[in-house]
Parts: sequence; C-alpha cells; structure tokens
Amino acid sequence: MGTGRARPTLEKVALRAGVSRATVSRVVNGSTTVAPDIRDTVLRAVQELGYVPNHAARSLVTQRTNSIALVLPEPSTRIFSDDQFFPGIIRGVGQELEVAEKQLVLMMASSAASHDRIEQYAMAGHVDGVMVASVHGADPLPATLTRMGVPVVCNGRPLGHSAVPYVDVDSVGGAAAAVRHLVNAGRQRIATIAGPQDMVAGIDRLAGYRTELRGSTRRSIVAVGDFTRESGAVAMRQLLEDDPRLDAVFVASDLMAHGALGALRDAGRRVPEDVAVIGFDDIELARYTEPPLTTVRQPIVDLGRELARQLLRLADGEEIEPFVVLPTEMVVRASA
Amino acid sequence: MGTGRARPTLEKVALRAGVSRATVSRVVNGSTTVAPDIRDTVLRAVQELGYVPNHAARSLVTQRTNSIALVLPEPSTRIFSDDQFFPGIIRGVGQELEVAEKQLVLMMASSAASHDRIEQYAMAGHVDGVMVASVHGADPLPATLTRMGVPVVCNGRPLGHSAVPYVDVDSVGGAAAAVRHLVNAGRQRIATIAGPQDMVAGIDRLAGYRTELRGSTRRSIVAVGDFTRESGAVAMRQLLEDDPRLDAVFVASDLMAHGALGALRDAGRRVPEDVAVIGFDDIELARYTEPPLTTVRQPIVDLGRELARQLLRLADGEEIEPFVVLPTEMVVRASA
DNA sequence: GCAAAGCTGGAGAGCGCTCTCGCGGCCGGG
DNA sequence: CCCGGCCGCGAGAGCGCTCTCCAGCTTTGC
Repeated sequence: MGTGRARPTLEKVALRAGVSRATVSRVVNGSTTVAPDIRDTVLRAVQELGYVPNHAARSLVTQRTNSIALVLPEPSTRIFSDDQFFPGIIRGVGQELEVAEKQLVLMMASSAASHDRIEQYAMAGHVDGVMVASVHGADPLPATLTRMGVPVVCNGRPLGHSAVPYVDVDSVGGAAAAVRHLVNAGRQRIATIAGPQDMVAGIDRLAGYRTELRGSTRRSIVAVGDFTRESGAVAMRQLLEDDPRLDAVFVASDLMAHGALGALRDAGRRVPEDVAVIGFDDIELARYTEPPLTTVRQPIVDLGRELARQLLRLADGEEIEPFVVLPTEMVVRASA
Repeated sequence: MGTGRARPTLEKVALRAGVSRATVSRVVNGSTTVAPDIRDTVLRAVQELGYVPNHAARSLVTQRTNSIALVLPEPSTRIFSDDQFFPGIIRGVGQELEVAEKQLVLMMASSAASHDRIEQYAMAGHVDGVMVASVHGADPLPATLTRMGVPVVCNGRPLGHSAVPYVDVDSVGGAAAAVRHLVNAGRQRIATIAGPQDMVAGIDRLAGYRTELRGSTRRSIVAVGDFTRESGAVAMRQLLEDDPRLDAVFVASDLMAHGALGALRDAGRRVPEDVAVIGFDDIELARYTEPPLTTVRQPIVDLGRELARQLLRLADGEEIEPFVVLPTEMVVRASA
C-alpha cells in the first residue's frame, strides 16, 4: 500500500482548531464568510498537521475530479516517430491545464479493446472530460463518450460526420500555400508524396495539393507514404520512375521529405536546382537537412493548448464552437 | 459539469437484480462466494444498466486509486528535444501499466512552485505512487515524497546520496565501450563533447570517457554542451581549435553528435577518415546522418517499463532492490 | 429600546462504495 | 433425528468530504 503515516482528516484539523468540520471546509475552500481570526487559527492547524484534502472524498460529493484525460492512439506511426507531434500536443495541453489547475491523465488506446477501458474509465467519473488526439479513421470513441454525457473534444477533424467538436490546423491551406510557392517559382511538374489516406492529416494535405494544382494548368503526380522516412524514400523513387522529369515535390511530412531528400540525392538530383522539395510540419530536423527544408509549419503546441482550452470550457458547461482551425505558415529555407 | 445522464449506482443494480448492494459488490469485484445463478442475474442487471463503479467512492474506502503519476521536469532541454527520450519513457511506462490495469497521470514539473503542487497531489491520495523522470541536480521531491509515505521510484540515479530507489541505464559502461572502440581502432587523440554537468546522464557519460581513457595512455580533451545540436556544433568548433589534430570524438548525445558532424564538415574534416565520431542514445536520426552515426544505444522503452515495474512492486508493499541498471549497447555504423 | 434583518458557525445528512458481522439454510456426523 | 459447522447472503457502519439548514449572535432602523 505505501500509505505511510495516516494522513490527517478534516475532523482532526477541526478538533485542533477548536471549530467544526464545516468551518475548516469553508476555510480550505476559500469561503469568505469566516471571521479572520478563526480563519487564521484554522490555517495554522492545517499547516501544522500538513493537512491535504482527500481527493476521493471530495470528488465523491462534488462530482468533479479536476482531471482531464488525453487519449492517444498508441500504434499510430505518427505518434511515436520523431516528428514531435506527440510531445508538442502534451506540452500545449499541459500548459493550459496547469493554469486551470487541472491534472492530465494520459491514456494509450493501444488496441480496440482499450476503447472499452477508456469508456469505462470516463464513465467511472475518473475525469471531467476527454481529449482524443489524432483520430484514425472513423473512430467511434468520441461519439460514444459524448452520448454518455462525457465532454469530449477531438484533435483533428474526425472522419465521417460527427457532431463532436474539434480543433485542427489548416492542412488544406498549408498544402495549397506550398504548391502555390512551387508554382510561383516556375515549377512545371509538381508531384506530391501524400500521407496515409485513413488519417485526416493525410487526406487534407493531399486535398490542398490537388485543389491548388487544379487552379494552375499542371497535372497531379501522386505517391502515397505513411509519414515515415522510409516510405518517403520509397515514394520518391516511385515518383522519379513515374515521371523522371518532375521538377518539384510537395511532401506531406518532414520525415517523409527527409527520406525523399535521400532518395533524390541517390538518384543524382540536386535540390533545389533540379527538384524543389517542400515538407510539412516544420520539425526541428528540417533546419538541419541537406539542404535545409522549406516546409509548412503547424502550431502543434498551440493546437494542444486550444484543445485543452476548448475542453475546459465545455466541461464548465459553456457552449463552444463546433470547430477551431489554426493557421499554418510557410517556412522558406533552401530546398524550394 | 457535463455529467450527462445520471450514472446508475450499486443500489440501482441491486434493486434490479433483487439482491443486496453487498452481493452486487461481490459480483463486480469477482468474489467467488456467490451462487452462479445469482451471479448471472447480477451481471445481467449490470449489463442492462451499463453500470460502472464510481471511482471516487471506491477509492475512498479502499484507499487505492489504481493510478500512478509520472513526473517530468518540463523545462529540461532533453525532455522535449527530438531525442525521443520522453516519448520512449512514456511508452514503456504505459505498456507496463496497461497490463497492470493502472492509469498514468502525467505531471509536468515546470517550476519549483509546481513541486508543492505535485506533493499536494500525491498527498491527496490521487495516486498510489510516483515515478520521477530525469532528475535534474539534487531534486528534493523524491525524498520528500518518500518521507511522506508515498512510494517513489526515480528514473536516473539521483544526485546526492538519496535512499530513493532508481532505475538507470549504464551510461558509464556505454561511454567506456565507445572510447574503447575508438582506442581499438587506433585513434590517438580522442576528445569528448560532454553533456551538462548538473545532469546524471551528462556526468556519467563523461566519467565513462575519463575512466576508459585513463586506462590507455591518451589524455582527455573535453568540451561541454547541453545535449542540443547547437551546443554540439559549438563544442566541436571549440575542440578543433583546442586540438586541431584530434582524430576522434565521443559525443554524449546523438543530437550533439549531429551538430558536431555539421561542424566537422564545415571545417573540412572527413568522417570517419579524419575524425571518428561516436554518439550516444541511438535516436532514429542516427541512421540517417551523413555518414550514419556509430552510437551507444540505451533501452529507453525498457527503462520506462522497468521504472513502472519497480514502482508497482513498491506500491504493492514488496521490497525492491535499491537500484536497477540496464545495459547499453554499441551500435556500429559508418562514423567510427 | 426593540424587532427585523444579517452574519457567522455548527449539526447532520448523504455522496457510492466496501467490508465486517451475523443470520439463516444446508450439509454431515453422531 | 438432532446438533454443530459452513456457506451464501443481507444489514449496517463508515471512508472523508461538502453543503444545506438552522441556531445564535450582532447589527440596523424606527
């Protein structure tokens, strides 16, 4: 157990201060209707005994826990790769929860079976709300929880028509801006390496590419990867084979772009002279590739913060907008 | 609030199944002293009502919460860099807690003030134990919590003589192996770029370098970085200036090694012909540097798993060894 | 100076659960 | 056939807290 020495209870404090439990409770919870001298006496007793309110007892009666869950789909290729998505979200969420004095409970949704676990967990009143990150495909979890009365906000537009509020970055706009940059630079044969098409990020970035390209007179040249370096290299070789004369490629993630850069080098193409490359994410590594990678920055930490902010409002019973989309931003370096 | 529909209570289930609360509790908690038919009736009632035991009420009486805290020192340069340390630990911890059916509560120790917060949190009986990751300097938190009767396990040997059990990787041995590798390859002037000397990882890796080098007849050449790429590049330039004839460098992290590689290239040194480079960590990136980086792999995920395993045992009241050290392993690629 | 109004603090119920205790029914042994 | 033992279930206390009610006291207005 390790409970160690018995923790003092309200009762003990009340006894010591010579008041009732109710008064101690009032003081601890910052009620104003307590005379200053009594207040001081109580606070001293609290101090001396090292009293800390018992969480379970408190939330049993208040029906709130002051903690919030963040659900991460464990097996995602993205989550644990070095694109810093996962740490970024956590950091942002953490920042926001810290000021709200809430705690973060992290849940890995490693398998379909764990969906039940998460559902149970939320239903057990463990947390006041749930943030679901990086939804893969049409995940039923957010909708289920919402139906159960649990406040839920998703990170990333859920696939399918879901009424669950979400926070996302403007992938479509970012991709379009990247393609526009290439067009403006006079590139004629602009290919793309898309992300997995069962993830919103993959879908949207491809959509942005397509839309923008359609606006110019160029045709689209598409290969699909899975956001990993390896897949980026493979896709790049594929593209080079499909159209040896391509002079630009928009890659849906920096990691894949890193792989593509390697493939391009192996194929004897110079970047950006022969082929311009633009990535997506602006991970740390992008500054250090050879050549440094032009890319589209997405505000990951802000995404996490916004996610938390929305959920907190929702959990407070406020109305929130059905979605929030954060802007992306082109970062021009040497590769395009 | 968002509590939504009223969640059914034990009482409701008992009523529906026509038994007492106690019996429902027995069934839910898997007691064997319940007649099979009654058991089935109860389970059906549970199913139909969608009953989930209230966490607060349960832990109020059992004095256990089934959750475990992981404390991360937020502002660490290491934690949120792309060395994957943080995600690796979390993943390992998560895996182990999942099989134990415990939940992970993540706490960022962003400031000194948050130490109080964490202390209060643990004292409030929120969690059954605390894992403290990557202790900076002589952090008083683990000792304080232990004194309070909270089970604590640290990741990384705490500085100062602390009685708190810890799990660490064999940094000294890994660093020594790296230096040995360089010596065996006939390198004569072996420098090192050390990590920050207020972190155990930084200290131990330097110690390993020193110890091994003393065994040969070579003298030590030391520059200190802070585990970031930038600092690696700066340190490398410094070393080159100190001893232009150095022919090898052991770098205390892959990220710094990456920076060093760039500095070496800028200085016109070939790797490994002119200067051999060995890193530490074996992050994903190490396979993709130019040339691919020889490095020392540390089992981060295993570290997380072991951390969780030890804490779970401790929280179960078992005796555990005062420390566990996991082996590191040389990964030879092209840079040395 | 007295009643009405305003505060402050105490008593007590109850949140949903677990667990001890004890009662009744069934078995086996004498 | 009767009694002791055991097994399966229910009654009830109580975990530590919050919050509603109300009592007692002070203040205010006429």
